[in-house]
Amino acid sequence: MSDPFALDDEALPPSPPAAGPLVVPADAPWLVGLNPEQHQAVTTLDGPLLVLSGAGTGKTRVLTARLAHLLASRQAQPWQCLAVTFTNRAAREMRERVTALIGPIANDLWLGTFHSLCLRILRRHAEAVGLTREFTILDADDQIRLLKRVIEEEGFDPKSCPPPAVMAQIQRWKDRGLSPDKLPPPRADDVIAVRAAVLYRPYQQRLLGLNACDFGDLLLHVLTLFLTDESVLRQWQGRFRYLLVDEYQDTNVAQYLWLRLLAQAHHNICCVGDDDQSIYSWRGAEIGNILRFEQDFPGAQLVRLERNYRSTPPILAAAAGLIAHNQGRLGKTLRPGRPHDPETVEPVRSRAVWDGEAEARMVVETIEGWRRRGEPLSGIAILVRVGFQTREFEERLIATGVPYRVIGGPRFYERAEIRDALAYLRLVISPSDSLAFERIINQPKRGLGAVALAELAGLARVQGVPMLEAARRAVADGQMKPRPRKALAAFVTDLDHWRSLRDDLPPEELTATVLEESGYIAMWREDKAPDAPGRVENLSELIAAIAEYESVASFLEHVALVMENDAQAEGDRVVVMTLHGAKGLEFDSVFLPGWEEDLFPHARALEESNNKGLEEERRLAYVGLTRARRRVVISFAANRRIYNQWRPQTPSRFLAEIPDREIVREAASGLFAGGGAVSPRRRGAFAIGARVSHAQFGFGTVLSVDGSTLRVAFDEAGPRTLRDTYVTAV
DNA sequence: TACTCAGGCTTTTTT
DNA sequence: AGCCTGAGTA
Repeated sequence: MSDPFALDDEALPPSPPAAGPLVVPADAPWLVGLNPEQHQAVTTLDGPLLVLSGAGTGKTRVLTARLAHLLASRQAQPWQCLAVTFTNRAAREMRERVTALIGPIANDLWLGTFHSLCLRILRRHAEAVGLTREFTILDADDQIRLLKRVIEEEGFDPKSCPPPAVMAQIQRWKDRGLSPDKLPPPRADDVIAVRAAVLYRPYQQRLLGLNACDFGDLLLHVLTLFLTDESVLRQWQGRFRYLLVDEYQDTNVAQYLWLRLLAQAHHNICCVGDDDQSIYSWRGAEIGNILRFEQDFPGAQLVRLERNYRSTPPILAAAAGLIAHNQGRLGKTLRPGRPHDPETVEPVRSRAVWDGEAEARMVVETIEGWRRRGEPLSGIAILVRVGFQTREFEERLIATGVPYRVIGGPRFYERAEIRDALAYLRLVISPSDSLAFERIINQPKRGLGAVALAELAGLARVQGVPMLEAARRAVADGQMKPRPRKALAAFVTDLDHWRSLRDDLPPEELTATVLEESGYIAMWREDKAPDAPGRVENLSELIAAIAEYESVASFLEHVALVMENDAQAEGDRVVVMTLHGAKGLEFDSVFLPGWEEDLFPHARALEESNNKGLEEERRLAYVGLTRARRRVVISFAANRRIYNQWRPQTPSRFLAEIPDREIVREAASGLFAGGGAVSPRRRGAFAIGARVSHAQFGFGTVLSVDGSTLRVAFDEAGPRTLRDTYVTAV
């Protein structure tokens, strides 16, 4: 029987004989060495299954073994299996490992991130949602620019209506599967939401006009399609007989609905996750999805993986002690899955330091000590809460000559020169991409500034055509002033020329040609700025990267989906990255700096109601601790400079939550009264009428107190609303 | 049209 | 402190 839902444009591999399931021998390579729980998770193929997989319990191994088992037992053809991950890295790793187990048949699995799989589906039904097959995907930057334009067109002031905040709101709606027509009326007191509700529909319309969608749309469009066109839904439901979901605790409502719809026909859905590692609620993730699994999928089986093969007993105990402070967990206790030599096991340590600089010095000196003893640097990670913390470590590592790598900094595809180059390519591929047009029309300078652009935009709007087409018509009809018209004419001719080369040149040559002939690369070669040579280099790197792809179009698609930094640290280097970035990774030794109130847990998280934010911060701390195989060094500073302002810091409450017998507290005397076990500073201690001072606004009087938010009448600056941490009592 | 300067705002985490 | 934006000027 061949795949009854085969889509015309996909060649399917030959089908197996219609025989029943094959019996997989007990010594199949993917089954050997599994512990009983892992074995159960791998071989329970039918019906809903939730695998609660703690940190370091062999989750990836189970996932890959399960896929191998599924295919080897002929329960399903590879194209009938949908395996979803959150990161491209996880998808790649899974595919490689399954291929290693059962061979190239794994290539036919539907395996990828939610976004890449949705894109694949959406390409086939683009017309149904008002796009053409060649629609483009906007990145975060383009989204904001487009939204800003919509805000202006709708008559709002971008200052009182900040595009990033509105974008975040729209994104959150998309995360919840809410298209403009499903939007419930927003709360009247939520100013941003009220504005966003007005702007959402025109924003979506502008996207369609550009034949584009944003990241969230990939899911939302497919979801809408499934809900409105039953035949399409049935087609995909029927196709995917087995669903496998990684990091289920991080799914948002839209993803959950999507999975539910797809699982409806066959009910074979296996979700793997760990409620204690849910750290993406700010991105719309719903921890409730995993907590509710057994209700959502009746008859669900549950397997707990609790044997940890990664960390030493003290690290596990410290992590367990910490996470026990969270409410509403599914409950799970990690225990060592292998023996540890008590002689060599090291305790978790915490160290107090004077300030951020001293912290960096302490960390790097410790690293140098290990290095002298011959330990590899590649097993060492510095995991920070927020990006700006990396700077001090970077400086210290440079000063001491310790090789390092910062992961997650400014990303390659987000650099201005790369985005410009990509905009050129986008315009060559899709002439209707007006955002790309606007980005590069005067880059390099062609004498087409704001004035000419505004005129052109007006023409485009009136005629209802993309900017490039408007330019073409303006040239032909002799509109606009002679000078900009000439410049436009040359530009349009160039573009036509490049487009004509599109099918004849390999992608990297086409790219090189465009960047040379447009004068774009020359612009940077002639630039005297100190960073200009680096930019030229980046452009060469881009051209080299494109050589790996079949076409410029497929490269652009890759870039749109792979916004993550997949470059792992190569060579023997210390890794510096955020805690979020570290999820799923492991290291011999882990430094956890900045364990101070308001930094970790972060002040913004503490503003959330019902301890939700705090609990997520605690899970983040848990993730950090459980990255380590053998050593954890936590640190906190007495003073830290934030926004160029020195602030006395208080040790994180999380330090006090790690049981005393699991941690050695190495406090420098005199910095803190209690050497790190100090209880957090009391908040909201300002009384109405109290006098306070602020670094910028000067002196003032407290008008009202709402939790940690104060309303203060400043003597000079007038009334302001701000967080209590920014003022001091006088 | 392009450049310079002042002022405001930022920074939580990212597919 | 730095970055971006908008206003003002060559």
